[in-house]
Amino acid sequence: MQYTIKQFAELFRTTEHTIRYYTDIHLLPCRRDRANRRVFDEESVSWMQGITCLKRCGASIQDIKEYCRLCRLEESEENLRARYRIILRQRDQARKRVEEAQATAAYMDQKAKHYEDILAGRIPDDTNPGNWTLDDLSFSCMQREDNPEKCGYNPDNEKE
Amino acid sequence: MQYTIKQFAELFRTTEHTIRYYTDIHLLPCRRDRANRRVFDEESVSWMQGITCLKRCGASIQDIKEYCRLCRLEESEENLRARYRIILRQRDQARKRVEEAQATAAYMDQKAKHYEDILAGRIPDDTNPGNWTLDDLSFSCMQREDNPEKCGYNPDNEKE
DNA sequence: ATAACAACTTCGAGTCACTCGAAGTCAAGA
DNA sequence: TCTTGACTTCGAGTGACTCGAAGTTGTTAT
Repeated sequence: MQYTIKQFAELFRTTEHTIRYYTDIHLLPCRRDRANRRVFDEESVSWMQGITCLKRCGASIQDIKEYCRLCRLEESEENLRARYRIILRQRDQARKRVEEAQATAAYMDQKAKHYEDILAGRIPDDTNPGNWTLDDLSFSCMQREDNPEKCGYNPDNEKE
Repeated sequence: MQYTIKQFAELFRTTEHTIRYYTDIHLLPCRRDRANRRVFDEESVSWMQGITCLKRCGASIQDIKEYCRLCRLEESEENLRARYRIILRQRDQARKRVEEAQATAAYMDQKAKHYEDILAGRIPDDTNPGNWTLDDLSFSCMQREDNPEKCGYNPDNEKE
């Protein structure tokens, strides 16, 4: 299976611009045809999957380039250990992201429930951790104590 | 409990620069003391938690500002429904992030196992989905077909 | 009284990873 | 022949910070 740049970009729900950028910075290797057009195949797909995965772990492009560089070198034990270390580090990042995302989703669930309660006319449960003060702040409470004119937040003052 | 900007920044593991930025763009409200210094309290903490949570959902600063704007307006039913819609949308984003992070972590686990197998001298399992071609590519395979000189990836050519 | 400190201000530049558009070239297919 | 689609280079823009510097002001410690 061969892909044009357009097809390949679509496959990864990104733009031709981005794919060109990746090939230009030698993140994603690609062959060219006689007309100098980029040609992508199943191998490119694997590379792109790897890149995407590392990105989702939170790796920077520099990190990924470093990993790719090691992959291109001879497969010494030291090299393999270095790659393994990178993978472990990124895996830990990924795990942290799972936890963070779960906590965030839970928080948002509570928050949604809070609104459902209000909209249904039920008294919202104040022990509900989704009950951010955010909702209940009119900002007026931000204007007490020292120098009320100058200090408080005044929505009418807003620029832009 | 009152916080100086320094303490507040530390509490959220960020910098004074960022906190000033947030207050300047009216994302995070704050009072000032007689000496015009920013003063943060438990309410600020709640706001910041809300902001952080929405950020983790993937909301842009504009999205968050819009939500904050609605929170400052009168609490009509339409307003509450608008806020609720925002929360639902962000909750769905958060859920997507959980799934994505889980898939990524699983992938990285496989990947780590792959390296453990190689390093332990076991033959790596090729059906292992963590077995990206990434590892096994020497890039030489990128040089066949049409115009091998010009087209293939050549590590020695690398700039920088 | 003076020095040190911590916060403030404004300014402007830098970063990362794209993202976009434009202008012009080139080769293949209908 | 002409349209299409890919190519190139260029340069600017975006979002959300991030950093440093220079200069000011107000509060504390000695």
